[in-house]
Amino acid sequence: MKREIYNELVRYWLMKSEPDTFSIQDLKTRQISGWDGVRNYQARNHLRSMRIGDQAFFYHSRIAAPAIVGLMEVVKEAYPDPSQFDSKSQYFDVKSEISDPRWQQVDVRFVKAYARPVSIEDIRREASLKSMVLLQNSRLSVQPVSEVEAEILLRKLS
DNA sequence: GCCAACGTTGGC
DNA sequence: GCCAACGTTGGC
Repeated sequence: MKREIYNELVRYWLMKSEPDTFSIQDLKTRQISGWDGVRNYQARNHLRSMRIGDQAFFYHSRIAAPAIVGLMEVVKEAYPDPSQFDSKSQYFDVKSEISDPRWQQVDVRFVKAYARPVSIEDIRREASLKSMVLLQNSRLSVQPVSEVEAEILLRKLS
């Protein structure tokens, strides 16, 4: 797949967070936050592909009923994640050089928190969403969502 | 809290 | 460069 074309098409993403660490309510309070701590190359590459204005679903993971709970918007494109250089951070990476940072983050802005989240169980039940990366590659914390999938999700969430 | 699935590391 | 061992993620 050609990267440029792929980037043109992908306007929706899904980003996971454990609510105990960072929740949709935390984002609502802060309004704008860096999405730090991503330490997986595939996820990082997705962060690098994000463009200002892209929309991202906020997903709460590792809870009893994992679900899409909100929507956010990319307001700053990828830049080095400072936590990789912070030896006191849980995200510290001793192998990352300041001159050649390994990990990146984007800034996101709160758009909305949904009164009725769409759970992974809901998604699994929906045949038209069966090819979502969420179901195919459950460990990827930053993932693309197709336009068709996004439209279906947005309809369910409204 | 368990454990399957997956990613990374490092010895050879 | 293979692959066993290990570590992490995340649904259940």
